[in-house]
Amino acid sequence: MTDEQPNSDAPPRKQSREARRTQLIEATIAAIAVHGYSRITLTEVARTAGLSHGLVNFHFETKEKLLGETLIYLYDEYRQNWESYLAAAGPSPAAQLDALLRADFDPSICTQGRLAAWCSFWSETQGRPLYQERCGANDEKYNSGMQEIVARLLAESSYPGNPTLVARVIRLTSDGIWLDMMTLNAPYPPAEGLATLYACVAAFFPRHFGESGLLQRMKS
Amino acid sequence: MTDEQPNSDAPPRKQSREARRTQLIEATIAAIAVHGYSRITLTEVARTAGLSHGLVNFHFETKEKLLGETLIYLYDEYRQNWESYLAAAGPSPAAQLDALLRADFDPSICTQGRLAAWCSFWSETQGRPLYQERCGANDEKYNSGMQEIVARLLAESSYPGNPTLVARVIRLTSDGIWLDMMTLNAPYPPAEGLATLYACVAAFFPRHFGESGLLQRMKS
Amino acid sequence: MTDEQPNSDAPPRKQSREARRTQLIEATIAAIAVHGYSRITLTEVARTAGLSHGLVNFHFETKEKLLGETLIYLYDEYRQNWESYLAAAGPSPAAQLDALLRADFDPSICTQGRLAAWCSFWSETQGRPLYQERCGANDEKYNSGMQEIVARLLAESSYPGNPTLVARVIRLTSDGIWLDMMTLNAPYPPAEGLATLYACVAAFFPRHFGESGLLQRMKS
Amino acid sequence: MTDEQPNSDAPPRKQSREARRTQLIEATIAAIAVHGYSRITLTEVARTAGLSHGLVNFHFETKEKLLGETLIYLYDEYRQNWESYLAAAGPSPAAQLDALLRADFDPSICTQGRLAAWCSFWSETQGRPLYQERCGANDEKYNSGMQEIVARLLAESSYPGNPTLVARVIRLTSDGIWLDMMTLNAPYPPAEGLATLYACVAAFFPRHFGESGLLQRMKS
DNA sequence: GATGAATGAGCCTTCATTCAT
DNA sequence: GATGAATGAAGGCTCATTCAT
Repeated sequence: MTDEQPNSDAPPRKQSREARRTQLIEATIAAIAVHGYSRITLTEVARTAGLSHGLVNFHFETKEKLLGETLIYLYDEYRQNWESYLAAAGPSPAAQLDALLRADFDPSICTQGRLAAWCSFWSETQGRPLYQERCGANDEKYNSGMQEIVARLLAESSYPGNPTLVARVIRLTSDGIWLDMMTLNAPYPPAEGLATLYACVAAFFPRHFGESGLLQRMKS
Repeated sequence: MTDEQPNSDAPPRKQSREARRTQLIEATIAAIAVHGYSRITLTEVARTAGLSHGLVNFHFETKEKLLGETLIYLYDEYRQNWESYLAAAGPSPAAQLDALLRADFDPSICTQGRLAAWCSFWSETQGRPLYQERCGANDEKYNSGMQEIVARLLAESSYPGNPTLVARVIRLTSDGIWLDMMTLNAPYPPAEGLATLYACVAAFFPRHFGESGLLQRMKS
Repeated sequence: MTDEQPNSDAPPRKQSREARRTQLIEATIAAIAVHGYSRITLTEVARTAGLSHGLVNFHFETKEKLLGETLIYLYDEYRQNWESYLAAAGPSPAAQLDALLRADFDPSICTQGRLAAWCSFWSETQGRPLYQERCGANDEKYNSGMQEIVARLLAESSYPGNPTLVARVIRLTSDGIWLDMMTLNAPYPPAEGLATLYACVAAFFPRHFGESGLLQRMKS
Repeated sequence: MTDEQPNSDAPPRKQSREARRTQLIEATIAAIAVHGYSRITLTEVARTAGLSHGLVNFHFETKEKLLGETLIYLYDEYRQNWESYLAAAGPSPAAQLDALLRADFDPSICTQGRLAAWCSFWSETQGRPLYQERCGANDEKYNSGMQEIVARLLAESSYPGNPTLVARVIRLTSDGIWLDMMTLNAPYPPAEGLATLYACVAAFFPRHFGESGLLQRMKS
């Protein structure tokens, strides 16, 4: 993940501050993926990063701060992903909704390890100040964006649904599929996850979506 | 929960084995609701129960066994609730689905403390052997029951959906609402949760459900 | 070990004080044989005896007293054994020494379980006040008896040994064989133990002992 | 044991890994000498070493590993002692046997504290996997060495003894004297212990040994 | 007499944090 | 910057002892 100085065999004695922090955060994510949020230790993180125990505290002062910054890091990555999907989607609400749905299944996000870390983090952090403080605003942004798209789509459709409730159902289904993929003993493949999600939106917007995705129409 | 001698102010020195175990399990649930699954300590459980530390180990031997039995206790309570709802629903698939949906919002289940404990337990236990061992079979039963009801309902409807996917969307929405009620900073009231759930099923079965619930038809 | 009242299937509700104490002491010996002196618990003793936990304290007040009385019990058994051997030996010092040697290999003493308990007890108790207080005097008696016999035997022999040292060598060899039988991975059989002991005394008293035991002489 | 900076009164905050481990092992030996093997606690060991509780686990991970390494340490010390005695003894079997006997009474080994620790360790560890695993092979080496020397000596003598039994008697006597010195209320001095040992071997090899030791012969 | 629930002290172990080098 | 030894608080567990029934 980091490639640097000429002297390559020994661990680089000096690293830019940011590179070290990123290295430690990535190690934290990896450790969470393996052991779960509440079981990781600083020793484990340091060993995963191939660094010394004390360095963790040097860079992050406390364990809680490390975890907090890891959460932000993970969350930013997530947000940037759906924002870029959204930006690429154009003005059509159907295309925008489709973009949001597909964003969560992007290969860079929907990785084994990433997923494990993210879900573990999410489930053990939800409802605690740490999470609300840092991700509450982002969630809000995601949710209101989703809701606005849904409202526009409902206006286009004949479906007489409440935008708040419909947007919520879509969000819950999307989140739930991620949880399923992590917690089920024999999880279904991502493709089936996406199909499930489309089954949900197709029920609300049958003119725009089918179980296999966004319907391509001649004239919109 | 305890009924005994006139000298009532002091905690009774002796209790039947079962009563004490139940008392400790209830204290465990309360402690989980407050601190979360991975943060509770035996000391905390004992203090919540107003008993000594050693007594917990006397009755449950290890912390893990205590948590395991608590999980079973909680899960049995949950299962008995939806089973009795289902039993009262009669043969119609729409009524049966409605029963399953309303079951999760029964006042005896959908309590502040109960909800907190259950969600914390559920989210931190899912995917671990402990959970699969004890609740996997029950979950299976719930899911297959749900799926069968949905299949019958789809057959009655004109809706061309995949029963597996549709049943999954409904389950994820239902579970997600519980999580919302626990983890959101400003959660919506249970009534709105139920409305959300009906918004979901109404999308799939508009002839049977509306956003306010099961549609009463002339002739069934 | 004890068989009593008419009502035979239920554990006899009332036992004579002494019978209960003996029952508990025997259970203690058995538990020590299995787990070792420093690992036994009162719960284990009670379970071995088939009695309730609290009864142990009722009869012995503290664990230490139970162990102390068990030591006395075991020691008395041991002492009575060699005393009866000695009494049966007649006046000849060679026969008396032979009696002392054979006494330790009497089947009633040299049992698997007895041996285990005795050695475990002995090795973890030696040098502590508990042991010296209760068994010191007996040991003294045994040792001085042995020494006196050896002295008479040396007087009969041409061997110019110091009775104290010779008696000590015999005692150490005898004790050591017991330890060997307990601690060796592949211990030799009791018969070889006895042969070893005779090899020892034969070295000191070749006219009286051979490696197979006391030499029977025409005229003594 | 530690030699360092001018600021000498405070315990040095940092020590080389090996030095600390040795310091903790020595503290363990001291604690065993005082309290006995099965009674020591890590707290006691730490206090004896003047260090904190947690440091013990930092260096040895578990109590059992600490005891295991202490056993090895003690045993190596013991083995090196008799091996160096043996190496200095020359080829004569009588001199070699004499070396083995005297080795156990070397002042560096036969110390008050050392003796106490060793005997406590030995008597409570014998027959347990821990001991057999680590010292079984060494014991074997010692015993077979002793037996071979005895066999050669018997060949030289007119004494018709079984080498296995004779070597065993000598070993038991030697071990027993150590136990005596530890467990007796009024133990005899080491010199008398050695005399006892010589009384034993003199009985088997009167031409080579007297009660005061190896007989110096004109021509060998 | 007898039972077993209840208590609490003490142990081993883990681990975030500190700090000398 | 970086290391890893050192500390100490806290948790789970064991178990002798007490005591209501």
